[in-house]
Formats: sequence, C-alpha cells, structure tokens
Amino acid sequence: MRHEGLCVSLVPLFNHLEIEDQQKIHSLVTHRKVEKGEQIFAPDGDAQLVIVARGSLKVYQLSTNGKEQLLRVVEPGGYEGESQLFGVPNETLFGEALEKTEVCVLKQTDFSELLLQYPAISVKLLEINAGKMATIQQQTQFLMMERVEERLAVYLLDLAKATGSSQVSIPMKMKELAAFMGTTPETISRKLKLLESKGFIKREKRNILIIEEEQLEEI
DNA sequence: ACATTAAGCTGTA
DNA sequence: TACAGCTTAATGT
Repeated sequence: MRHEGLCVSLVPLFNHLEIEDQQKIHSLVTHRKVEKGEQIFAPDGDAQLVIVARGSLKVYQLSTNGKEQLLRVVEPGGYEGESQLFGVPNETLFGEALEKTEVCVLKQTDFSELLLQYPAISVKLLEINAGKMATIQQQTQFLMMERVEERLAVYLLDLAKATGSSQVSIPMKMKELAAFMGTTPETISRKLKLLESKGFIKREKRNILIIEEEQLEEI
C-alpha cells in the first residue's frame, strides 16, 4: 500500500503551490474512499468539486430510454464539477467509481474563496479546462462520423500524429475505448480485425503499427 | 451497419 | 481455481 498522501499534492490543479498552501487547502477537503460501483455524486446533490486521487470515476447521464450514457472517465489528477462554481447546477450528471477509488471533495463555497485567494489556481483551472475542451471537441467529432470504422481510423491517425510515430499503443482498455467511441468492445474488436485483414494496420494486443496511412485517411 | 447474447480463450490474483 | 478482459460467432434490430 502507498502512503496516505495529501491528495491535494497529487493533482495538477494544486500541486504547483507551496507546501504550506497545499496544507491549508487540504484542511478544507474531505477525503473519501469509495468501492467499485459506488455512487460519488448524483443530480441535485451539493455543489462540489470532486478530485480523483486514485482509481477512476465515470461520469454519465441517463438518456430518454433510461439507459446510461457515458460522457467521460476521470483519471487520477482529474476533477469533475467545476462548472458548478459558475452557477451551473447539476441536473443530469451521475458519478460512479469504476474501481476502488479515492476522491477529495471540496465544497463549492470553499473553492470559490480559494480561487480569489490564489489567482494561480484560477490560471491552472483555465489551463486544464482548455485541455478538457480539446478532448470534448474530438468527442463530438467522433459522434458526427457515421461509421465506427471511420471513428477508429481517425483515432489511430490522431494517436500517430501525437506520438510522431506510425507505431502506436492504445492507452486504455478496449472496453473503455469502445465507450469512448460510442460503441461496444465487440465492434471494436471486429473493426480492428477488418483493418488488419485489409493490410492497413498490423496489431499485436494494444500495439498497432500503421502500414497504409493513405488508405486509413480515405475512410 | 451495428447491438446483443452467449461462449471460448488467455493472463493473472 | 476464479475472475477480468478480449475475441468470436450467431442472431436480432
């Protein structure tokens, strides 16, 4: 087991501050350990900022037919609920632990005061949220594409562009990739196999070598 | 074209 | 052994 660290010092939002400042923030948060499958927040709950220290947390809403629609997965260092700071109430979002997870909860009023007291946090918040926006943009870009095959091709090409190599490694479980692309693990498995049979890629587990970049772009 | 269901396969605690 | 994660095949929408 690892040391029971200040989860404040683990997250990019706060860990750039002086130790004594971090300790002050730590005195404002409530540490909470949750088991896999446990709810962390739900609609109409208290306005709060939830920071993931360990494990992972899925954020989803319920669609009209009552089925769960996954929006994003928050990894250690990430947070959820910042929009509530700006008066946007949570009417639809659920948060649930994907595994044994530790989170820090900061009340909205306390966090607002921190933002005023430490302008550096406000800057960090904007910085990190800009990154969030980028992934959300890509998310909607995927949903506009009709076929899964196309989303997968774009995803692989983006990975290659980001790493600057034609040899890419999928940075998550296939199940999560499926959710990320708005489909099922089965379909992901089939489409990867299809692309490999066409000779566009070569795959070994999560490592994928892009062979025919031209052909992938045409999809 | 994709989801769902069920079954088998592999690595790991 | 038991279980999680992934794949494959059959069938449904």
